[in-house]
Amino acid sequence: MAGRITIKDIAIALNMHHSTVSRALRNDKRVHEKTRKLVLAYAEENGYQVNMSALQLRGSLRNVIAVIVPNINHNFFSNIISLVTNLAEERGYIVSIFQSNESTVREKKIIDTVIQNNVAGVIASVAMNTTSSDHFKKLKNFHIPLVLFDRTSADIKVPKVEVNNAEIISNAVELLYQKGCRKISHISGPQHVSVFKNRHQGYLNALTKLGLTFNRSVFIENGFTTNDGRLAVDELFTLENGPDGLICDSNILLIGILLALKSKKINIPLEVRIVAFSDQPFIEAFSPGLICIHQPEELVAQSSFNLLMKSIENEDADTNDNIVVSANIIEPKNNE
Amino acid sequence: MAGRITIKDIAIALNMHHSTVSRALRNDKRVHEKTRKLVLAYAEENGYQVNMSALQLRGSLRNVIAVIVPNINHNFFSNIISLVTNLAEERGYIVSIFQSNESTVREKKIIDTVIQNNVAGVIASVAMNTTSSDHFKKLKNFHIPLVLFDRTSADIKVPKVEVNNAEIISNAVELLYQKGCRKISHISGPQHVSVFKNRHQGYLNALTKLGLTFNRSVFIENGFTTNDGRLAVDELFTLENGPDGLICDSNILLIGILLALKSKKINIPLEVRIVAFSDQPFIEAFSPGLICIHQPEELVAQSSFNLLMKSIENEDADTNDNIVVSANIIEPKNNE
DNA sequence: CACTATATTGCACACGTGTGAATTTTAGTA
DNA sequence: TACTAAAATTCACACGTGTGCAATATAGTG
Repeated sequence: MAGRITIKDIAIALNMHHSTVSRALRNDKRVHEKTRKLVLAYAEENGYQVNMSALQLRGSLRNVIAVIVPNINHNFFSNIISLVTNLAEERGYIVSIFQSNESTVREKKIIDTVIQNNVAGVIASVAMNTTSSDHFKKLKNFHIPLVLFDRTSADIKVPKVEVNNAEIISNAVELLYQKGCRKISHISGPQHVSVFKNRHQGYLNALTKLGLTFNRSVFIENGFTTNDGRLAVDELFTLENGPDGLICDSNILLIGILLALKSKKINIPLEVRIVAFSDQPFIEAFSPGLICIHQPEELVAQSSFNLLMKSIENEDADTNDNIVVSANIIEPKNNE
Repeated sequence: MAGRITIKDIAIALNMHHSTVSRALRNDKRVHEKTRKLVLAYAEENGYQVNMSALQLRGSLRNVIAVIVPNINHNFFSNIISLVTNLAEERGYIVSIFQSNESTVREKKIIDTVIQNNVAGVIASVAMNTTSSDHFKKLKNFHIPLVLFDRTSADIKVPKVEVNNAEIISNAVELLYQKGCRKISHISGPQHVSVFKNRHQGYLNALTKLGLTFNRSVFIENGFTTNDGRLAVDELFTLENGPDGLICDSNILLIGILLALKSKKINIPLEVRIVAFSDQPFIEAFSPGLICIHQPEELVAQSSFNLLMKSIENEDADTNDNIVVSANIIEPKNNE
């Protein structure tokens, strides 16, 4: 009734050895049907629950998957965590989440923690701060499989899942061009971060292809805020010839941008067309004239999880797996 | 280099007993300064990491806090998880998250899992499906402290953190009244769920107080969808006298509601004023004329965590702690 | 040197579980 | 009944760690 009941307790109560109890609970054929039922009944009756710590210590089981993200409080990441959690639970895994808060120091501590807790595997998206991935390499020494998604790192050989960032931004620029834009700006993040680097590369590629020379960009360096969005608009639109097309990599910035444009009375999409990411349900539905890039979160989650399972089941699995999933562009339906 | 190094490995390498190594690592005064440094150096050199499973098995440590929510993919909950995770990490705890997906069956399985994993404590918000809280009571048998937040349960005595739902909705109704609304509707959820019940009670209280008789409500029963929002509008506005005030408990429904009103060309706020919850950054910023209720997520997270810590540190802590945090109403600044 | 006090280390066990090997019990056959 | 094969159970140990207690080494004192 009170406290935790163990197989030893059951053994004593039923006057048998705990190893018999253990086998009975695991449905080993070597235990008599009668005693098996006896044990199961007693266990059920007294609410026996196996002690995972003991199992893990014995090495017979590792049932925790760690997910490390820069910030849970971000729709893209929370969606992925939600999806991964469901997949993991189906397979009997528990998900422990960790947020680096974009800090490498924190990321290192997290790595130590997951090693100490002997997790079965790690799915991670790296912090903006992070430039070296040495701490991630540590996991290999402890035979803990790692899969990187979204924000990956070039200098570590592990399975990765990425969005076709360069391509989709390139397509977005072309779409803006088709709609008449000739002065297209890109508001992005730190260029040492894979995601932002690739997107900007796609942006530049498209400009070259289209023969455009207007290529004003703003790179926000530390932690995106709404106000950064406002400042970016100030920077881009004070000049006599502001952009007529704008691609924004962050939705937090976007809020500031939209507010700033509103107060400057710059019309969307007549005076400037905007491309944003649709990781918030409201954007698609209500921002009139906004062109949205939808990232396939389900695919990212599913692929990351599958790759991790593959690595867990076979330690020598191909570490060069690099899955690229395709985003797609959603044009506004309503008032155009 | 390869695999996991244990204190026994260190002991053998340094030709001493593993208990000495153990003490050295824990800075026990009973070990010679020289050997202590020797051990620490070797441990550092070879990347020793303590095995938490062993610690947990010994009973000397429990470092995992479980957070159970209906759905991570929901700003209110992901915000709280994010906040709780930060608080927990500061105190050396790991957070494992579980989502019931609004299913009691799943919730029961989750409870078993957290018991098996011998977590230090549980912070939970109950699934919509759930009517009996027997499975939560199970935790008590295993001396695992539980704190409920937001969606609580009346028939279990544990510390709880709730938002002043009745009061804030009552205030919202009064505000609508002041602004001229006389036909106010409430779109809510299942009435066996504490949150929705309290909100509706607050709604009814205000109507009574104000002497209003128009009290048309819609209760969405299972899993809110955008389309449910559309249907609710159809139901409320087909009649010749539709509401001139609308309080909506769910932002997923809200999307459908706003879209439906738009297609019906019903103007907000001229023809109908809407009160929503501001758990998405975009709502406050861009839905013109929307009155927003802001829930103090930081306070909910902080209070829940504090109550859990209190219960962990003192098993006989007051289980009647019932913290009620106050939401506040944000009126639109712009076009009114 | 001898004796005691103290500092340092080693020993043995416990936590809960699972498993190979040894042992006991049961069933089967002559 | 006596012997053998098979079935069922027990034994002993391992996983990694920490801790009370015993054992040893060192230092201090006369």
